[in-house]
Amino acid sequence: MARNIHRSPVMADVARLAGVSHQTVSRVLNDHPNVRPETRDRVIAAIEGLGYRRNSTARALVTKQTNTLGVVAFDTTLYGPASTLYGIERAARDAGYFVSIVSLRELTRDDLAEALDHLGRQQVDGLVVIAPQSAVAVALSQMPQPVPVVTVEGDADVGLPVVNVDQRRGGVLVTEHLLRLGHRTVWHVSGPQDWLEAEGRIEGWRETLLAAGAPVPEVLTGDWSPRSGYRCGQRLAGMADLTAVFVANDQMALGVLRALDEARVRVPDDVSVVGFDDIPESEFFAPPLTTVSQDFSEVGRKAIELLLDALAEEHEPARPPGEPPGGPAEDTPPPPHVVVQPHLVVRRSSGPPRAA
Amino acid sequence: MARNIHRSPVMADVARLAGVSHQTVSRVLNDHPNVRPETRDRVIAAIEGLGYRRNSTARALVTKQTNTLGVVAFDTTLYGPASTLYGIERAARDAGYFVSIVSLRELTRDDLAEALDHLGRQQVDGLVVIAPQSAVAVALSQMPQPVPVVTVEGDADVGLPVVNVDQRRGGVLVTEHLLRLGHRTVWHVSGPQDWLEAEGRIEGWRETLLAAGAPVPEVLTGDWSPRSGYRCGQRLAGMADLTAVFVANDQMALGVLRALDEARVRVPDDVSVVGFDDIPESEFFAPPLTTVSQDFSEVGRKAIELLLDALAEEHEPARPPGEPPGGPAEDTPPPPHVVVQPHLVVRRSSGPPRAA
DNA sequence: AAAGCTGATGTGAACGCTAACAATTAACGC
DNA sequence: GCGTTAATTGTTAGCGTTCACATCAGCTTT
Repeated sequence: MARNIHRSPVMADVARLAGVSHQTVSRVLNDHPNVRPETRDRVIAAIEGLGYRRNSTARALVTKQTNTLGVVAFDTTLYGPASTLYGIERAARDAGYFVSIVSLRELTRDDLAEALDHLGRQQVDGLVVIAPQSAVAVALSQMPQPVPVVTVEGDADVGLPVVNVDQRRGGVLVTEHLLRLGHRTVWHVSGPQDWLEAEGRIEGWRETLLAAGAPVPEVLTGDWSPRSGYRCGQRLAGMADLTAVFVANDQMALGVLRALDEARVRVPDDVSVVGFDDIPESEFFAPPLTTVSQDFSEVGRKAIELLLDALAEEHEPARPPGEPPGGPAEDTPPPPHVVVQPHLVVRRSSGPPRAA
Repeated sequence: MARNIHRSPVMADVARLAGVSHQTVSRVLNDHPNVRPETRDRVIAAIEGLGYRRNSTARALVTKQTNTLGVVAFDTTLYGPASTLYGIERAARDAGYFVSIVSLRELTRDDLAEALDHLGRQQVDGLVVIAPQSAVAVALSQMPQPVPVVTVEGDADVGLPVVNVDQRRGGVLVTEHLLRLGHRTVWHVSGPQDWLEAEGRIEGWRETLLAAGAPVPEVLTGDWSPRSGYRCGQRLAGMADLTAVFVANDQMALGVLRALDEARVRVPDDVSVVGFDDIPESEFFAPPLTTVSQDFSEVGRKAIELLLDALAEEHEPARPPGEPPGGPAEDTPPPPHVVVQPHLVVRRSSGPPRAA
């Protein structure tokens, strides 16, 4: 009686069919040299005949590599994180890795610790953490890291490899654009101040104003949501000398546009509005939004690139021979920091001030 | 010399420290009964003392369960899929599962096959496939399924468990809303016709019009993007008798609003516009958009619920005793089909027609 | 022609865990 | 008091790979 009819084939089955040992099958599978072509063909035929697929669990047990990368993300319903995640997933899969994801409910130390614990249980080979708050990056750096970690939009000063978009530069681009159009100064609706992205955009904006000798207005702070933008917009609508606003993301910019519209302030005739992110919708706002475009997929790709580098380094330590391990403190190179440049997309929401 | 200083502890280490056998450690870890409380405490102390963590790979090898669920998604940069994914991830993690994700580049049979192959290699215990096109659902149903599968937004007639939002009902809600406001008929900008969601919304819309004896205008077809909505909006702006439009998603609705605005058609005074999805932005469109809200997280949760049920069933087949396995064709229950109800969110983009 | 090498293959152990069974002890009933 | 049973623990054997090493032919080398 063939009672094993439903058991999926293992290496030994393939070996038997091909008339070789299981080890030879393993050699074929792992592209070892020193297998006679004829034997190789026979093994491959047996593999295909049986529909054999290597058991990755058993393999992981002995190689101690799961071929899985963990990704810790936050609020993946937003366009930016979602795009970054997509870029990461794609690059990782192209490199032959599985991607295990954990979305943080909240950007807290506990949630982060839980996420790392979860992925740790799964024995991921490496980790990408989207850490947009300085506190998160710091917390991360203080946790034990049994595997290589790359952060995205994280804090470069925290001692971990980082990939991020040059937020400061984005702020500069926007502010210069508006000043060049003839505006005396530019107001700013920022994201939450503990977010690194918000901070960078503020910096770029402030520096540019200062460099131009323009007055630096008080910063209005939102929380990235359209609603918070709307509230800030209502406050802005009451300002007499307002001619230009830089809003830290497109969603809030939408809220600002709405508030200005309700207050009968015309954009761009009365006030210029510039956003940040270039979400697919922003081209169709009323009016189409001038904004800053970030290549999120590129960020994801770079993050995986860095992680794979770290993984490779882990396996060939490349320690200079004769150097006793753990000996004199070699000057280890600083962790890599990849910066992706954003660019300005000019649309109709920005123009010269009315009474120039 | 302690040469193993960096080797992470295994069960045997814990056993040695606690003065028991490794099997007893295993029993403690798996909450087996019949372990003396005192022994249990000693083991737990040893585990904590050593910082021991069970090796999930070794465990998976023997239990043949990876505790990982695979998710196949498409275009996760969109709000809907991203939210669904989030719901899935959250529910799966709460249930103690890891989540491995694959985003399809394209909605093709080949891409799907590759994704399933990828996840198959990883030996996932179960699969959630977001299959918004009928063709995808069909292709999926024809592929070998070594593990339980649940589809989301898939085709209920294809023989696989499904969780979806009642799109038809959504179309009905919108159309009834507009007719009740006094519109003679309602135009429709649909999604791509091979998408099940697009189809369901069209159906609900058409049925409602027919039931009310209202004329059924030609359907304009978009591709979910704001740009396609804009193009359709331009065409609509030229229609003389237009008073109401149902747009199949909020992004396209934004495009329609933009086109109407450019054509000096006022919303809702001249034309009412209703969307679908209730993305966070839609409340701040000009004007705020009446739309249909779908509980994507609920969809994700339900999908995992179904999958876990299937997984549990797999292990306790619950076959009536005396019934020979593979014997007479028992009338297997139809695959479960969970439907989540959407609801209408009325905002300012819809109102009574001008010349009522 | 003996020794040495190289290429091709096989054998046994190990990875760290759980399942099945065996063994030991304590408790119980008549 | 002794078999019977239940509770607790240990022993052994895998799970399906890869790694380290052994083997064995067929060549070269001197």
